[in-house]
Amino acid sequence: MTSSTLVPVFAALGDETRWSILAALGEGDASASALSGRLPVTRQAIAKHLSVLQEVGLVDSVRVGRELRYRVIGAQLSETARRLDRIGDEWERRLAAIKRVAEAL
Amino acid sequence: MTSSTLVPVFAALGDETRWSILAALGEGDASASALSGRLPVTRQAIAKHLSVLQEVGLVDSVRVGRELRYRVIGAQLSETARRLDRIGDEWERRLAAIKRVAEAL
DNA sequence: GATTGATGCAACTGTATGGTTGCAGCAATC
DNA sequence: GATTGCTGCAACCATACAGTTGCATCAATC
Repeated sequence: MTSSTLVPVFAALGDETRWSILAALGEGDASASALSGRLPVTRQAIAKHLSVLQEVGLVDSVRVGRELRYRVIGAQLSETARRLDRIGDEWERRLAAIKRVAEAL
Repeated sequence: MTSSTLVPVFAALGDETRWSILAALGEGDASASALSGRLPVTRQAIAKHLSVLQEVGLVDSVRVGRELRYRVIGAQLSETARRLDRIGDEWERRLAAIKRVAEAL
């Protein structure tokens, strides 16, 4: 799980509307229709966003009667943060090494 | 510093080509022209990517003679990771609280 | 000063995508 | 069984954007 490639996750997180959806879901699980009452976009637009969020594992859905209720998966955010942090460290290390070599000349 | 809003940073990180540019820069600082020799895209395309990377503070540039040399700022990645991690924690906490409330019913 | 190799700017193309409207389908309730 | 309200699908529009080509510019070198 959470084995999704990193880049699509970032792409999903690179949209303001998607963040407001995530924020709204942070208040509690909700369906696309419910969300459309709180956000200034159509239910269908929200549904599309939810599907991309779900594809990258940032969101989860459960059928409750005739409605599809979505919920944020906070763990995926944490996982992404961890991976990004490792990459940042890696870069710092490499750049420090390069700097040392450069200064040794 | 590194006070850039989060979303544009994610948008910048949500592109494969940009990651390959970052990866190439990880091998050492380089100019757009130099990078175009190693990547399957035009110098101009790379220049555009570098400008968006620079706008969100992921990359830095120094003029060296007649060339503009770019360098990765690993710290910005780490900072982004930290902020994302905090958000993830926040969500986990809130969701846990909601779950407790729901189970108490 | 001419040449060379780098950047900068502008216009253009194709495609992805955020957003919309409209309608069909389907489950729950009355 | 009719109504109500939510989901799902499809077509469509506008804009953003990754990428290209072409040309101007400008600094370093010969």
